[in-house]
Amino acid sequence: MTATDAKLKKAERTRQRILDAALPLMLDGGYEKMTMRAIAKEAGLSPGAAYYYFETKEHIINAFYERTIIEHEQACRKILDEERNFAKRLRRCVTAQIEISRPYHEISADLFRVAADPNHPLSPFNEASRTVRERSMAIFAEIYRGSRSRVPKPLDAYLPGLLWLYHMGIVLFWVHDKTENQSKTDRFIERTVPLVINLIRLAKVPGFSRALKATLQLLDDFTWLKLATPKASTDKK
Amino acid sequence: MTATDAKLKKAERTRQRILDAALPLMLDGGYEKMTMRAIAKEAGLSPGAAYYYFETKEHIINAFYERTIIEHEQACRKILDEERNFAKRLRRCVTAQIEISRPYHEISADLFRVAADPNHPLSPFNEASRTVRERSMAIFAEIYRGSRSRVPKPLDAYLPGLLWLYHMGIVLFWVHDKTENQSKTDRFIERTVPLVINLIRLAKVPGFSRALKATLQLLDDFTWLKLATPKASTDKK
DNA sequence: GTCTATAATTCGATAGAC
DNA sequence: GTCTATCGAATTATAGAC
Repeated sequence: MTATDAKLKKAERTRQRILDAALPLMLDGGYEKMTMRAIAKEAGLSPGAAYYYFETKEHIINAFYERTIIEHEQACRKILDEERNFAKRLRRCVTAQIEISRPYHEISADLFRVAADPNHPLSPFNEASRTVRERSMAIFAEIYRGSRSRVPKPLDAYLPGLLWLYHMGIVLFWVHDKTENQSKTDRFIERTVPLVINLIRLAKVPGFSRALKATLQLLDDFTWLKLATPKASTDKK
Repeated sequence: MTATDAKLKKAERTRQRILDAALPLMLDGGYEKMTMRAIAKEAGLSPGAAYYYFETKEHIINAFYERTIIEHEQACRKILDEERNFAKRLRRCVTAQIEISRPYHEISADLFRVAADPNHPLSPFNEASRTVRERSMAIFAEIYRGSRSRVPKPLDAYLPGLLWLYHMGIVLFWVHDKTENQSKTDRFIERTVPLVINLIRLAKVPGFSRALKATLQLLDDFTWLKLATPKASTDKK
């Protein structure tokens, strides 16, 4: 291990320490209570040092978000390994995200606020966050590809993006869900998954192929909806 | 005119002066540059006094938003007076909102950010902003009611909310539209209005009535989507 | 060069005098 | 209603330690 490696390791540990210090503060009193001063104090360093690791307070929020993406990815890998039915894969993966996020529901509005600003470098619809977004979108591509279902050719290419969008809709609903333990969201998923399945079935009816193409054409305006075609595997594991 | 009235008038003038001072600052350098200090200086009063008129900086943003709602209302009144065709009414009213907002496109992200926080008192989906929201939603009720078109009974009650939601979708698209003069949004409207019309037609097909009802049932979870039934006219003009 | 701490700046918001 | 302090918190600048 080189000296640089050792330092990276230490830096990464410090980074995690900051995040670990920040989360309880956030859960306690929300975004306002989670001050950089308090975080730094809790993590045992100075505010200035904390800024060395996170450009702004919002970058800390973003790190929380990335953590849940990774957790979701792992949860989905398990699900997709043992389930082949498309509807069930979809329902369980969407539910998994909600389960993972449940402890953070109270603070989700703050996470969401950052996401909503289209000019914000940390917005999930932004070019800058492409990597994270595609990682999440890839899960939804896999939900379909690994299932037994097949959709008409023109829809095929758009499906991952559309499923991801559906998933974002669920999250949006969940963020707004003020019911005890967000029980409405669970019901919402139960009801909308069959709806999605039916819509896909509808796409197979030959009479709708014209309308389908017109609709899909609209989606071309959303660049962030397209999953970059995976290059030949030059990436390392 | 009583003394109180005179004071109200003066207070209102001061309020407007603050807003008029704030907007150029905002257009110039965005939300950050528009500091309460700068606004106050420009409007010729102290920061403390400015806070007398606007609880927070975000309340100033909200006032901008309300201004455009009122402008949109007036624009739509004209349109709805001279046009009876449903599709055209819809397209022109939706377009009107975009036209009115065009000068503010650069700062729209900041307006939107406030809207996105579900716990924020100023969010358009919040109970607190019901009045403003319903005012806007009432326009969409009128687009339908004053037209020659009629939809199946179950859909009828939900249509205003759904049209308003469609309108919010357009705005969302527009906020994200980085093209010159937001030309993509114009195209988006041209393409989606027929889509909406077709969806409504689809709702009339007897075979879909079951699916329609299941879909509409979902909407009951969105309390903000319902337009309060207008009370007997106790409100004054 | 890679971190960390301290000091200075800026800005939103508030308290209390007039 | 309006002003004059001030506070507290996010950043930023800078200088120094490893």
